[in-house]
Amino acid sequence: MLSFTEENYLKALLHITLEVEHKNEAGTNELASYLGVKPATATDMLKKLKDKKLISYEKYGKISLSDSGRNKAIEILRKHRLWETFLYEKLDFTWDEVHEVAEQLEHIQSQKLVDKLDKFLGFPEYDPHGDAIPNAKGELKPSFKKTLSEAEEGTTCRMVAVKDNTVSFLKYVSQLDLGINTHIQVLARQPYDGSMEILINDSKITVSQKFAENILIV
Amino acid sequence: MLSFTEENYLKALLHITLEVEHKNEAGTNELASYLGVKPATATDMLKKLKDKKLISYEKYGKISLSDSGRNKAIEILRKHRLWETFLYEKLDFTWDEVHEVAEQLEHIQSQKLVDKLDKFLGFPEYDPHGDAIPNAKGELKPSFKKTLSEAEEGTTCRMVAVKDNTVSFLKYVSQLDLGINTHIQVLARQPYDGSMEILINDSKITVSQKFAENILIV
DNA sequence: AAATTAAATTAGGTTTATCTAACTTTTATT
DNA sequence: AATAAAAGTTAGATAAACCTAATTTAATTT
Repeated sequence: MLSFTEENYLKALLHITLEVEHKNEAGTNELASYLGVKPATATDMLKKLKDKKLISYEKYGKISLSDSGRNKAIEILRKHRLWETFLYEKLDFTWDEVHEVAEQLEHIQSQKLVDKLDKFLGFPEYDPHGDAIPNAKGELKPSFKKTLSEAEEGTTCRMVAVKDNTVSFLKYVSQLDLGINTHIQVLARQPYDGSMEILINDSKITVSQKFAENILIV
Repeated sequence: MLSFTEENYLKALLHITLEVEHKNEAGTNELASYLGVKPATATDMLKKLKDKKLISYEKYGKISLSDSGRNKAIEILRKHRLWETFLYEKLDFTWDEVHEVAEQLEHIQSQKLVDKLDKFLGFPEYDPHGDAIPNAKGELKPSFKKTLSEAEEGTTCRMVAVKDNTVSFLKYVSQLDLGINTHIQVLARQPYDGSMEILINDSKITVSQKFAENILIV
Protein backbone atom coordinates (compact mmCIF):
# COMPACT_ATOMS: atom_id res chain seq x y z
CA MET A 1 0.00 0.00 0.00
CA LEU A 2 1.42 3.36 -1.02
CA SER A 3 1.11 6.55 0.98
CA PHE A 4 -0.60 9.59 -0.47
CA THR A 5 2.79 11.20 -0.86
CA GLU A 6 4.29 8.27 -2.71
CA GLU A 7 1.27 8.24 -4.99
CA ASN A 8 1.73 11.91 -5.70
CA TYR A 9 5.36 11.41 -6.65
CA LEU A 10 4.42 8.64 -9.09
CA LYS A 11 1.65 10.75 -10.58
CA ALA A 12 4.04 13.67 -10.98
CA LEU A 13 6.57 11.44 -12.70
CA LEU A 14 3.94 10.13 -15.09
CA HIS A 15 2.89 13.67 -15.86
CA ILE A 16 6.40 14.93 -16.45
CA THR A 17 7.52 11.98 -18.55
CA LEU A 18 4.36 12.09 -20.63
CA GLU A 19 4.43 15.82 -21.14
CA VAL A 20 7.16 15.81 -23.75
CA GLU A 21 6.77 13.00 -26.28
CA HIS A 22 9.44 10.28 -25.98
CA LYS A 23 11.18 12.07 -23.17
CA ASN A 24 10.34 9.46 -20.61
CA GLU A 25 12.61 10.70 -17.86
CA ALA A 26 12.70 13.43 -15.28
CA GLY A 27 15.26 15.26 -13.14
CA THR A 28 15.22 15.70 -9.38
CA ASN A 29 14.78 19.48 -9.41
CA GLU A 30 12.13 19.28 -12.08
CA LEU A 31 10.18 16.77 -10.00
CA ALA A 32 10.66 18.70 -6.77
CA SER A 33 9.49 21.97 -8.27
CA TYR A 34 6.48 20.25 -9.85
CA LEU A 35 5.48 18.94 -6.44
CA GLY A 36 6.35 22.12 -4.56
CA VAL A 37 9.00 20.51 -2.35
CA LYS A 38 12.74 21.05 -2.02
CA PRO A 39 15.11 18.91 -4.11
CA ALA A 40 16.53 17.37 -0.93
CA THR A 41 13.10 16.06 -0.05
CA ALA A 42 12.65 14.59 -3.50
CA THR A 43 16.01 12.83 -3.28
CA ASP A 44 14.90 11.09 -0.09
CA MET A 45 11.69 9.92 -1.66
CA LEU A 46 13.46 8.78 -4.83
CA LYS A 47 15.57 6.39 -2.79
CA LYS A 48 12.43 4.99 -1.25
CA LEU A 49 10.65 4.60 -4.57
CA LYS A 50 13.71 2.92 -6.00
CA ASP A 51 13.79 0.45 -3.09
CA LYS A 52 10.17 -0.35 -3.85
CA LYS A 53 11.12 -0.85 -7.51
CA LEU A 54 8.64 1.77 -8.65
CA ILE A 55 11.25 3.81 -10.52
CA SER A 56 14.63 3.27 -12.06
CA TYR A 57 17.14 5.78 -10.87
CA GLU A 58 20.85 6.10 -10.08
CA LYS A 59 22.49 8.76 -7.96
CA TYR A 60 22.91 11.98 -10.00
CA GLY A 61 21.05 10.32 -12.85
CA LYS A 62 17.68 10.71 -14.51
CA ILE A 63 14.48 9.20 -13.14
CA SER A 64 12.03 7.01 -15.02
CA LEU A 65 9.03 4.97 -13.97
CA SER A 66 9.33 1.18 -13.84
CA ASP A 67 6.49 -0.88 -15.27
CA SER A 68 4.90 -1.33 -11.88
CA GLY A 69 5.40 2.34 -11.05
CA ARG A 70 3.78 3.39 -14.30
CA ASN A 71 0.86 1.03 -13.70
CA LYS A 72 0.33 2.50 -10.27
CA ALA A 73 0.49 6.01 -11.66
CA ILE A 74 -1.99 5.19 -14.40
CA GLU A 75 -4.38 3.76 -11.83
CA ILE A 76 -4.24 7.05 -9.96
CA LEU A 77 -4.73 9.02 -13.16
CA ARG A 78 -7.73 6.82 -13.94
CA LYS A 79 -9.26 7.56 -10.58
CA HIS A 80 -8.55 11.26 -10.89
CA ARG A 81 -10.24 11.53 -14.26
CA LEU A 82 -13.19 9.37 -13.31
CA TRP A 83 -13.83 11.52 -10.24
CA GLU A 84 -13.53 14.68 -12.33
CA THR A 85 -16.13 13.27 -14.66
CA PHE A 86 -18.38 12.40 -11.74
CA LEU A 87 -18.09 15.84 -10.22
CA TYR A 88 -18.75 17.53 -13.53
CA GLU A 89 -21.51 15.34 -14.87
CA LYS A 90 -23.36 14.27 -11.75
CA LEU A 91 -22.74 16.99 -9.20
CA ASP A 92 -22.69 20.00 -11.52
CA PHE A 93 -19.23 21.18 -10.63
CA THR A 94 -17.75 23.53 -13.20
CA TRP A 95 -14.68 22.66 -15.26
CA ASP A 96 -12.39 24.71 -13.10
CA GLU A 97 -13.63 23.34 -9.77
CA VAL A 98 -13.21 19.63 -10.36
CA HIS A 99 -9.44 19.32 -10.25
CA GLU A 100 -8.85 20.30 -6.64
CA VAL A 101 -11.40 17.87 -5.24
CA ALA A 102 -10.30 15.08 -7.58
CA GLU A 103 -6.78 15.52 -6.19
CA GLN A 104 -8.15 14.25 -2.91
CA LEU A 105 -10.55 11.64 -4.24
CA GLU A 106 -7.92 9.96 -6.40
CA HIS A 107 -6.28 8.55 -3.27
CA ILE A 108 -9.30 6.58 -2.04
CA GLN A 109 -8.33 2.92 -1.95
CA SER A 110 -11.03 0.61 -3.22
CA GLN A 111 -10.89 -1.28 -6.48
CA LYS A 112 -14.60 -1.90 -6.25
CA LEU A 113 -15.28 1.80 -5.94
CA VAL A 114 -13.30 2.63 -9.08
CA ASP A 115 -14.98 -0.06 -11.13
CA LYS A 116 -18.46 0.80 -9.93
CA LEU A 117 -17.90 4.49 -10.46
CA ASP A 118 -16.69 3.76 -13.98
CA LYS A 119 -19.84 1.77 -14.67
CA PHE A 120 -22.07 4.40 -13.06
CA LEU A 121 -20.61 6.99 -15.41
CA GLY A 122 -21.08 4.73 -18.43
CA PHE A 123 -17.40 3.90 -18.97
CA PRO A 124 -16.44 7.37 -20.17
CA GLU A 125 -13.40 7.68 -22.42
CA TYR A 126 -12.69 11.34 -21.82
CA ASP A 127 -12.86 13.56 -18.78
CA PRO A 128 -14.31 17.10 -18.70
CA HIS A 129 -10.95 18.51 -19.80
CA GLY A 130 -10.93 16.29 -22.88
CA ASP A 131 -8.16 14.10 -21.47
CA ALA A 132 -8.40 10.36 -22.05
CA ILE A 133 -9.40 8.22 -19.06
CA PRO A 134 -7.35 5.02 -18.76
CA ASN A 135 -9.67 1.99 -18.84
CA ALA A 136 -9.73 -0.84 -16.29
CA LYS A 137 -6.78 -2.51 -18.01
CA GLY A 138 -4.76 0.67 -17.74
CA GLU A 139 -4.94 1.35 -21.46
CA LEU A 140 -4.65 5.04 -22.10
CA LYS A 141 -5.95 6.13 -25.48
CA PRO A 142 -3.62 8.65 -27.04
CA SER A 143 -5.61 11.78 -26.43
CA PHE A 144 -5.90 13.25 -29.91
CA LYS A 145 -7.13 16.52 -28.59
CA LYS A 146 -8.30 18.41 -31.64
CA THR A 147 -10.42 21.50 -31.87
CA LEU A 148 -13.59 21.63 -33.87
CA SER A 149 -11.86 24.04 -36.22
CA GLU A 150 -9.50 21.25 -37.26
CA ALA A 151 -12.25 18.75 -38.10
CA GLU A 152 -12.54 17.65 -41.72
CA GLU A 153 -15.58 18.62 -43.76
CA GLY A 154 -18.06 15.77 -43.98
CA THR A 155 -16.88 14.00 -40.82
CA THR A 156 -18.74 13.52 -37.56
CA CYS A 157 -17.04 14.05 -34.24
CA ARG A 158 -17.91 14.18 -30.57
CA MET A 159 -17.39 17.11 -28.26
CA VAL A 160 -15.28 16.21 -25.23
CA ALA A 161 -14.44 19.53 -23.62
CA VAL A 162 -14.04 23.27 -23.99
CA LYS A 163 -10.86 25.27 -23.97
CA ASP A 164 -12.37 28.60 -23.00
CA ASN A 165 -13.92 28.70 -19.55
CA THR A 166 -15.33 32.22 -19.59
CA VAL A 167 -18.95 32.67 -18.63
CA SER A 168 -19.90 34.21 -21.95
CA PHE A 169 -18.44 31.33 -23.90
CA LEU A 170 -20.04 28.67 -21.72
CA LYS A 171 -23.40 30.42 -21.95
CA TYR A 172 -23.17 30.46 -25.72
CA VAL A 173 -22.23 26.77 -25.72
CA SER A 174 -25.22 25.70 -23.66
CA GLN A 175 -27.49 28.00 -25.69
CA LEU A 176 -26.55 25.95 -28.73
CA ASP A 177 -27.46 22.76 -26.85
CA LEU A 178 -23.86 21.68 -27.00
CA GLY A 179 -22.41 19.63 -24.18
CA ILE A 180 -19.99 16.85 -23.47
CA ASN A 181 -20.59 13.94 -25.81
CA THR A 182 -22.73 15.91 -28.22
CA HIS A 183 -22.19 14.60 -31.75
CA ILE A 184 -21.25 17.22 -34.27
CA GLN A 185 -21.36 16.76 -38.00
CA VAL A 186 -19.19 19.14 -39.99
CA LEU A 187 -21.10 20.16 -43.07
CA ALA A 188 -18.93 22.90 -44.56
CA ARG A 189 -16.18 25.36 -43.79
CA GLN A 190 -16.15 28.84 -45.25
CA PRO A 191 -12.67 29.48 -46.70
CA TYR A 192 -13.05 33.22 -46.29
CA ASP A 193 -13.24 33.45 -42.48
CA GLY A 194 -13.07 29.86 -41.31
CA SER A 195 -16.64 29.85 -40.05
CA MET A 196 -18.28 26.44 -40.06
CA GLU A 197 -21.67 25.04 -40.78
CA ILE A 198 -22.37 22.17 -38.41
CA LEU A 199 -25.21 19.84 -37.55
CA ILE A 200 -26.05 19.20 -33.90
CA ASN A 201 -29.14 17.45 -32.66
CA ASP A 202 -30.63 17.64 -36.15
CA SER A 203 -30.36 21.38 -36.37
CA LYS A 204 -28.00 23.16 -38.70
CA ILE A 205 -26.09 26.10 -37.29
CA THR A 206 -23.12 28.26 -38.19
CA VAL A 207 -20.29 29.05 -35.80
CA SER A 208 -17.26 31.31 -36.13
CA GLN A 209 -13.69 30.08 -36.34
CA LYS A 210 -13.00 31.60 -32.94
CA PHE A 211 -15.82 29.57 -31.48
CA ALA A 212 -14.70 26.35 -33.22
CA GLU A 213 -11.19 26.78 -31.87
CA ASN A 214 -12.51 26.52 -28.34
CA ILE A 215 -14.46 23.31 -28.72
CA LEU A 216 -12.40 20.15 -28.18
CA ILE A 217 -13.45 17.07 -30.09
CA VAL A 218 -12.55 13.44 -30.68
CA MET B 1 -7.63 22.42 9.02
CA LEU B 2 -7.61 19.15 10.95
CA SER B 3 -5.54 16.10 10.07
CA PHE B 4 -7.21 12.79 9.29
CA THR B 5 -6.08 11.54 12.66
CA GLU B 6 -7.51 14.47 14.57
CA GLU B 7 -10.78 14.01 12.73
CA ASN B 8 -10.83 10.36 13.69
CA TYR B 9 -10.35 11.19 17.36
CA LEU B 10 -13.24 13.64 17.26
CA LYS B 11 -15.46 11.16 15.48
CA ALA B 12 -14.55 8.48 18.02
CA LEU B 13 -15.39 10.83 20.87
CA LEU B 14 -18.75 11.67 19.34
CA HIS B 15 -19.46 8.00 18.93
CA ILE B 16 -18.50 7.08 22.47
CA THR B 17 -20.29 9.97 24.12
CA LEU B 18 -23.42 9.36 22.06
CA GLU B 19 -23.47 5.62 22.60
CA VAL B 20 -24.75 5.76 26.12
CA GLU B 21 -27.52 8.33 26.61
CA HIS B 22 -26.49 11.33 28.74
CA LYS B 23 -23.03 9.90 29.35
CA ASN B 24 -21.36 12.63 27.36
CA GLU B 25 -17.81 11.84 28.39
CA ALA B 26 -15.11 9.33 27.64
CA GLY B 27 -11.95 7.98 29.24
CA THR B 28 -8.48 7.80 27.74
CA ASN B 29 -8.27 4.00 27.63
CA GLU B 30 -11.75 3.72 26.25
CA LEU B 31 -10.92 6.14 23.46
CA ALA B 32 -7.57 4.51 22.75
CA SER B 33 -9.04 1.05 22.52
CA TYR B 34 -11.84 2.31 20.26
CA LEU B 35 -9.26 3.75 17.90
CA GLY B 36 -6.86 0.82 18.18
CA VAL B 37 -3.98 2.88 19.59
CA LYS B 38 -2.15 2.79 22.91
CA PRO B 39 -3.37 5.00 25.77
CA ALA B 40 -0.08 6.93 25.67
CA THR B 41 -0.79 7.90 22.08
CA ALA B 42 -4.27 9.07 22.96
CA THR B 43 -2.95 11.17 25.84
CA ASP B 44 -0.67 13.03 23.42
CA MET B 45 -3.50 13.71 21.04
CA LEU B 46 -5.82 14.82 23.84
CA LYS B 47 -3.37 17.55 24.77
CA LYS B 48 -3.35 18.71 21.20
CA LEU B 49 -7.13 18.66 20.87
CA LYS B 50 -7.41 20.57 24.12
CA ASP B 51 -5.00 23.23 22.85
CA LYS B 52 -7.20 23.58 19.80
CA LYS B 53 -10.23 23.92 22.09
CA LEU B 54 -11.95 20.96 20.48
CA ILE B 55 -12.41 19.08 23.74
CA SER B 56 -12.54 19.86 27.40
CA TYR B 57 -10.18 17.74 29.39
CA GLU B 58 -7.97 17.87 32.47
CA LYS B 59 -5.10 15.57 33.32
CA TYR B 60 -6.43 12.27 34.75
CA GLY B 61 -9.96 13.50 34.08
CA LYS B 62 -12.76 12.63 31.70
CA ILE B 63 -12.93 13.88 28.11
CA SER B 64 -15.86 15.63 26.47
CA LEU B 65 -16.28 17.42 23.17
CA SER B 66 -16.47 21.22 23.13
CA ASP B 67 -19.11 22.84 20.97
CA SER B 68 -16.69 23.38 18.12
CA GLY B 69 -15.34 19.85 18.51
CA ARG B 70 -18.82 18.41 18.40
CA ASN B 71 -19.67 20.47 15.32
CA LYS B 72 -16.58 19.23 13.57
CA ALA B 73 -17.42 15.64 14.51
CA ILE B 74 -20.99 15.98 13.28
CA GLU B 75 -19.72 17.34 9.97
CA ILE B 76 -17.60 14.24 9.57
CA LEU B 77 -20.50 12.00 10.54
CA ARG B 78 -22.63 13.79 7.98
CA LYS B 79 -20.07 13.14 5.28
CA HIS B 80 -19.68 9.53 6.33
CA ARG B 81 -23.38 8.82 6.15
CA LEU B 82 -23.92 10.72 2.91
CA TRP B 83 -21.15 8.75 1.27
CA GLU B 84 -22.58 5.50 2.58
CA THR B 85 -25.89 6.45 1.05
CA PHE B 86 -24.20 7.28 -2.23
CA LEU B 87 -22.32 4.00 -2.34
CA TYR B 88 -25.41 2.03 -1.49
CA GLU B 89 -27.96 3.79 -3.64
CA LYS B 90 -25.96 4.89 -6.64
CA LEU B 91 -23.10 2.44 -6.91
CA ASP B 92 -24.88 -0.71 -5.74
CA PHE B 93 -22.57 -1.44 -2.86
CA THR B 94 -24.05 -3.80 -0.30
CA TRP B 95 -24.83 -2.76 3.27
CA ASP B 96 -21.74 -4.38 4.65
CA GLU B 97 -19.32 -2.91 2.07
CA VAL B 98 -20.13 0.76 2.45
CA HIS B 99 -18.56 1.48 5.81
CA GLU B 100 -14.93 0.84 4.97
CA VAL B 101 -14.92 3.07 1.92
CA ALA B 102 -16.93 5.78 3.66
CA GLU B 103 -14.25 5.84 6.36
CA GLN B 104 -11.93 7.18 3.70
CA LEU B 105 -14.37 9.41 1.85
CA GLU B 106 -15.48 11.21 5.01
CA HIS B 107 -12.13 13.01 5.15
CA ILE B 108 -12.40 14.71 1.76
CA GLN B 109 -12.33 18.46 2.32
CA SER B 110 -14.82 20.36 0.22
CA GLN B 111 -17.94 22.01 1.51
CA LYS B 112 -19.25 22.26 -2.01
CA LEU B 113 -18.84 18.53 -2.49
CA VAL B 114 -20.84 17.70 0.64
CA ASP B 115 -23.65 20.04 -0.28
CA LYS B 116 -23.84 18.89 -3.86
CA LEU B 117 -23.71 15.26 -2.88
CA ASP B 118 -26.51 15.87 -0.41
CA LYS B 119 -28.59 17.45 -3.14
CA PHE B 120 -27.72 14.72 -5.64
CA LEU B 121 -29.00 12.14 -3.18
CA GLY B 122 -32.20 14.10 -2.57
CA PHE B 123 -31.34 15.29 0.94
CA PRO B 124 -31.68 11.86 2.55
CA GLU B 125 -32.54 11.73 6.25
CA TYR B 126 -31.30 8.20 6.92
CA ASP B 127 -28.34 6.20 5.70
CA PRO B 128 -28.44 2.54 4.60
CA HIS B 129 -27.95 1.45 8.21
CA GLY B 130 -31.00 3.42 9.31
CA ASP B 131 -28.90 6.02 11.10
CA ALA B 132 -29.91 9.64 10.84
CA ILE B 133 -27.82 11.86 8.58
CA PRO B 134 -27.08 15.28 10.11
CA ASN B 135 -28.39 18.02 7.83
CA ALA B 136 -26.40 21.01 6.54
CA LYS B 137 -26.99 22.86 9.82
CA GLY B 138 -25.63 19.94 11.79
CA GLU B 139 -29.03 19.00 13.14
CA LEU B 140 -29.10 15.32 13.91
CA LYS B 141 -32.58 13.87 14.14
CA PRO B 142 -32.84 11.53 17.07
CA SER B 143 -32.71 8.26 15.22
CA PHE B 144 -35.88 6.54 16.39
CA LYS B 145 -34.74 3.24 15.03
CA LYS B 146 -37.74 0.99 15.38
CA THR B 147 -38.33 -2.34 13.81
CA LEU B 148 -41.38 -3.08 11.72
CA SER B 149 -42.52 -5.43 14.45
CA GLU B 150 -42.92 -2.44 16.78
CA ALA B 151 -45.11 -0.43 14.38
CA GLU B 152 -48.67 0.29 15.45
CA GLU B 153 -51.57 -1.26 13.59
CA GLY B 154 -53.13 1.18 11.17
CA THR B 155 -50.02 3.38 10.81
CA THR B 156 -47.84 3.89 7.77
CA CYS B 157 -44.07 3.90 8.04
CA ARG B 158 -41.03 3.99 5.80
CA MET B 159 -38.34 1.38 5.63
CA VAL B 160 -34.88 2.82 6.27
CA ALA B 161 -32.63 -0.22 6.64
CA VAL B 162 -32.33 -3.87 7.50
CA LYS B 163 -30.80 -5.43 10.59
CA ASP B 164 -30.05 -8.83 9.13
CA ASN B 165 -27.47 -8.83 6.35
CA THR B 166 -27.58 -12.48 5.36
CA VAL B 167 -28.04 -13.31 1.72
CA SER B 168 -31.22 -15.28 2.31
CA PHE B 169 -32.84 -12.40 4.16
CA LEU B 170 -31.82 -9.81 1.60
CA LYS B 171 -33.09 -12.01 -1.23
CA TYR B 172 -36.43 -12.33 0.49
CA VAL B 173 -36.57 -8.57 1.02
CA SER B 174 -35.99 -7.76 -2.61
CA GLN B 175 -38.40 -10.50 -3.67
CA LEU B 176 -41.11 -8.64 -1.79
CA ASP B 177 -40.18 -5.43 -3.64
CA LEU B 178 -39.08 -3.89 -0.39
CA GLY B 179 -36.22 -1.41 -0.40
CA ILE B 180 -35.00 1.70 1.31
CA ASN B 181 -37.77 4.31 1.45
CA THR B 182 -40.51 1.85 0.62
CA HIS B 183 -43.70 2.89 2.40
CA ILE B 184 -45.29 0.21 4.50
CA GLN B 185 -48.80 0.32 5.86
CA VAL B 186 -49.46 -1.91 8.83
CA LEU B 187 -52.89 -3.50 8.42
CA ALA B 188 -53.01 -6.03 11.23
CA ARG B 189 -50.92 -7.99 13.67
CA GLN B 190 -51.76 -11.57 14.58
CA PRO B 191 -51.68 -11.85 18.38
CA TYR B 192 -50.92 -15.55 18.22
CA ASP B 193 -47.47 -15.46 16.53
CA GLY B 194 -46.83 -11.80 15.89
CA SER B 195 -47.06 -12.16 12.12
CA MET B 196 -48.18 -9.02 10.33
CA GLU B 197 -50.34 -8.14 7.42
CA ILE B 198 -48.84 -5.20 5.56
CA LEU B 199 -49.47 -3.21 2.43
CA ILE B 200 -46.54 -2.38 0.15
CA ASN B 201 -46.85 -0.95 -3.32
CA ASP B 202 -50.58 -1.64 -3.26
CA SER B 203 -50.16 -5.32 -2.60
CA LYS B 204 -51.15 -6.99 0.63
CA ILE B 205 -48.70 -9.49 2.09
CA THR B 206 -48.09 -11.29 5.34
CA VAL B 207 -44.71 -11.48 7.03
CA SER B 208 -43.53 -13.33 10.12
CA GLN B 209 -42.53 -11.67 13.35
CA LYS B 210 -38.95 -12.76 12.77
CA PHE B 211 -38.98 -10.99 9.43
CA ALA B 212 -40.58 -7.85 10.87
CA GLU B 213 -37.94 -7.67 13.56
CA ASN B 214 -35.25 -7.26 10.94
CA ILE B 215 -36.80 -4.38 9.03
CA LEU B 216 -35.92 -0.96 10.39
CA ILE B 217 -38.50 1.77 9.93
CA VAL B 218 -39.18 5.43 10.67
C1' DA C 1 40.91 22.47 -20.21
C1' DA C 2 39.78 25.39 -16.43
C1' DA C 3 36.41 27.89 -14.28
C1' DT C 4 31.86 28.83 -13.41
C1' DT C 5 27.15 27.60 -12.94
C1' DA C 6 23.56 24.34 -12.35
C1' DA C 7 21.87 20.06 -10.51
C1' DA C 8 21.75 16.76 -7.06
C1' DT C 9 23.05 14.74 -2.65
C1' DT C 10 24.26 14.47 2.27
C1' DA C 11 23.98 15.69 7.03
C1' DG C 12 21.44 17.19 10.59
C1' DG C 13 17.01 19.03 12.31
C1' DT C 14 11.59 19.44 12.82
C1' DT C 15 6.81 17.77 13.27
C1' DT C 16 3.18 14.26 13.50
C1' DA C 17 1.61 10.08 15.05
C1' DT C 18 2.88 6.18 16.74
C1' DC C 19 5.27 2.85 20.13
C1' DT C 20 7.30 0.67 24.88
C1' DA C 21 8.54 0.95 29.52
C1' DA C 22 8.42 3.21 33.69
C1' DC C 23 5.91 6.02 36.73
C1' DT C 24 1.85 8.44 38.97
C1' DT C 25 -2.83 9.10 40.14
C1' DT C 26 -7.34 7.43 40.95
C1' DT C 27 -10.52 3.87 42.09
C1' DA C 28 -11.80 -0.38 44.15
C1' DT C 29 -11.18 -4.05 47.56
C1' DT C 30 -10.31 -6.02 51.58
C1' DA D 1 -7.44 3.19 56.07
C1' DA D 2 -4.09 0.43 53.65
C1' DT D 3 -3.23 -1.95 49.72
C1' DA D 4 -3.94 -3.72 45.22
C1' DA D 5 -5.69 -2.96 40.70
C1' DA D 6 -6.96 -0.06 37.05
C1' DA D 7 -6.48 4.10 34.55
C1' DG D 8 -3.71 7.58 32.88
C1' DT D 9 0.71 10.12 32.08
C1' DT D 10 5.62 10.93 31.08
C1' DA D 11 9.96 10.05 28.91
C1' DG D 12 12.45 8.51 25.31
C1' DA D 13 12.39 6.14 20.47
C1' DT D 14 10.97 5.43 15.70
C1' DA D 15 9.33 6.35 10.90
C1' DA D 16 7.51 9.50 7.38
C1' DA D 17 7.86 13.67 5.07
C1' DC D 18 9.50 17.75 5.14
C1' DC D 19 13.21 21.60 5.86
C1' DT D 20 18.13 24.37 5.61
C1' DA D 21 22.92 24.56 4.91
C1' DA D 22 26.88 22.55 3.20
C1' DT D 23 28.99 19.60 -0.15
C1' DT D 24 29.63 16.95 -4.30
C1' DT D 25 28.94 15.88 -9.11
C1' DA D 26 27.73 17.13 -13.76
C1' DA D 27 27.10 20.43 -17.37
C1' DT D 28 28.24 24.75 -19.57
C1' DT D 29 30.94 28.58 -20.81
C1' DT D 30 34.80 31.04 -21.76
